[in-house]
Amino acid sequence: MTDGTPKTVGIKQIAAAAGISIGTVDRALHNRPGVNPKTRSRVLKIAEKLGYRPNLAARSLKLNRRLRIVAHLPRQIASFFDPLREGVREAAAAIRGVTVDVTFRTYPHLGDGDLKLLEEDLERDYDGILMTPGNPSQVESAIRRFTERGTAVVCVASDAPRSSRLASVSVDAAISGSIAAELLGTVLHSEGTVATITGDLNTFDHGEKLRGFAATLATMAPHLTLISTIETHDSPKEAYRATLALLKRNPSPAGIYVSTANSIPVLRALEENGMCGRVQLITTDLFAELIPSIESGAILATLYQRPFTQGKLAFETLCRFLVDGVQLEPVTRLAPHIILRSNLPLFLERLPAGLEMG
Amino acid sequence: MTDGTPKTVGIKQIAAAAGISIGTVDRALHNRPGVNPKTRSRVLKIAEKLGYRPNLAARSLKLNRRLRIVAHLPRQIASFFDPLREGVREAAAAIRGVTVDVTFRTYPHLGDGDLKLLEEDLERDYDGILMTPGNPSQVESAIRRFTERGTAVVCVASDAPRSSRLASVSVDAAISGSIAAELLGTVLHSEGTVATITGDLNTFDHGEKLRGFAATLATMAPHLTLISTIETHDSPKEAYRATLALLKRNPSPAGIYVSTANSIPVLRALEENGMCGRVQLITTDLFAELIPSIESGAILATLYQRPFTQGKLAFETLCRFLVDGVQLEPVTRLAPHIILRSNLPLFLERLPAGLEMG
DNA sequence: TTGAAAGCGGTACCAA
DNA sequence: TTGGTACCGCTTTCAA
Repeated sequence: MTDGTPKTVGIKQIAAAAGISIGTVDRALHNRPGVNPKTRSRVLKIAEKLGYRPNLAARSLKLNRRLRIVAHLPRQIASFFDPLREGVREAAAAIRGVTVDVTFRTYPHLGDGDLKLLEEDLERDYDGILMTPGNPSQVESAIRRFTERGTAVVCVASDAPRSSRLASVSVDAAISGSIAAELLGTVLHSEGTVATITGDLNTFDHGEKLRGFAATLATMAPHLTLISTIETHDSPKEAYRATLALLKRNPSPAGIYVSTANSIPVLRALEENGMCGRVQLITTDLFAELIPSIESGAILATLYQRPFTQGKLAFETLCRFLVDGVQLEPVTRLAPHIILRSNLPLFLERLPAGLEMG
Repeated sequence: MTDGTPKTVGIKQIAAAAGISIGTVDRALHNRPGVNPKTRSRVLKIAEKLGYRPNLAARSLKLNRRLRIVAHLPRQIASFFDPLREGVREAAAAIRGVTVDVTFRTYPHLGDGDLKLLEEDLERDYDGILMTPGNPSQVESAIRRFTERGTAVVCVASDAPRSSRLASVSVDAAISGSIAAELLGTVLHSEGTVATITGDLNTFDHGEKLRGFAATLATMAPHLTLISTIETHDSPKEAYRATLALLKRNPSPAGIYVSTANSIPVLRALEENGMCGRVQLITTDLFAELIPSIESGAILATLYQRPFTQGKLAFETLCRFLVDGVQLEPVTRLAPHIILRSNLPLFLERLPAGLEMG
């Protein structure tokens, strides 16, 4: 029961045990050329026996790697991408033992200026890039050129599945849609109609949500009929008008699923028609203007896409690869949080500044 | 627009700029005694101007800190504490620049053997300890003795709020209860009765869940009446018998909230009475035996307490303090995941081995 | 109050 | 195929 001298084992100890020099030990451990196979296997065995763990601080001091990472993210929608950037920053601050420079590059919208910005940074020789692919087919060639230059690409918030990206982190869109359908199906007991309001069905994410919604509605809520799928192209005005038009055509839908963050105009249109509380509403993401409607019950639930966590995970995945060569899960599909009235308080803390002070 | 030579700034550069030696720079930067105040302020200004960032790899190599951390966790309930340990392991593996030894100490149950084990490790001079406080009042004095010795204590899965622990990570128990009440209130439209089945109301976590449940039921679901609160002390047999007794007293409750992982016997009792699907059931946590009941709809929702994430966060909080002296949020209250049929697939991947292979 | 120098544990280069 | 050694940036000791 005496203490087994948990002394630290380094290449020096291995060298001493093998009666050779540390140079040879290093070569053997790393499969470098020019080592007698017998020596190598002997070294490996001793290292194993002694429980050798390389001192990562020493290694990174010597190698003195300096990782240059750039994050290409849109400015809009700020309530989503600001916390995502925050997550990247926090993960970057927590990194030990490697110096990581993170540069943020911002363009107005998905699909608006992103390609040009990518073009510019192609020359800059970054070690890694985080990006949100807008139009997958256009972005694919850009991604390929980065990876061919040796820049690792991680997609965040949306994916470009057929590209050469190293990994992707996003919320599972199809399941987001499924959850919305299940919730409506569970809450609404009698037959009725439901509608969805989305951005642009060409966007992978939006299409997936609708597919998940429709599929689950069919299986888990056959008493509900999907009557309308409105595309609003992220325009508040369009969303407002479309909602009014919807109510004209169908005076009392039982439920509406808004699958983008563009839900405020929908709420307004419903309110003005006295429909709040009479139609079950499922929205997407969380931002200040949404809070009162959740608290009042006007919104049954909002599906929170956890931008902060997405940013953090994407950065960690990228760094883990660049630093250790470890390739984590290539595809991470986060579960969206279902925010109701009761658990809303837990999510307010991470909202952009000012809110928690009120 | 020329590149601003982003050369690395170290104490050497500062020393050169100030025309002094690196020794003095170090003393100035760290407020060590024996530095001319004028020299110090000059050094600080230069460091600031040059944007000095200490090379953490070099620092930890020199200091050669070896953090010793021990995790005291119960074996039961394995479906919860095994993934929690896994989260600790993963976070430990991701640490760079410091050598961290993690030891796991396991005892049968909360409140069964935990104090004795703590006693033993009090002598061992750990830098930090992760633990799940069972009976808070008993554990408080143990925690105090650890912190007095300079061992940082982080509570995970449950809290000892009045102790001297550095931080705590757990799910928000009161809000878990609230969610259960809100879900039942939303799904059940007509008047009816609901019951809760818990472990032991003396356990902080269990009491909080019930309080949250009752409070939210009163405000958000006044049409539902809480008729019964059963304590099962984590015993399957007791849970089974109590459920049968409940059904005898009240043949058709509208909903039941099981606030611990001890839900399988409840399900069995319900099934044997043909009540599955006729009573809305909310359970806690996720494990293999629960899956079929979620898929079949026998369970409306289960509130997943994210053990893996809890372990990871707790470890990160502890390390961040020990390594950088940074004290993160002292109290982290995680939002439980609401698992329904539709989003269940997303949570199966992290379940203990074997499941994802089927 | 300050300077000079010895390492911490690896990696990589040059010489043998 | 191997040995020897300089060096990464920082902390710390000893000397001035």
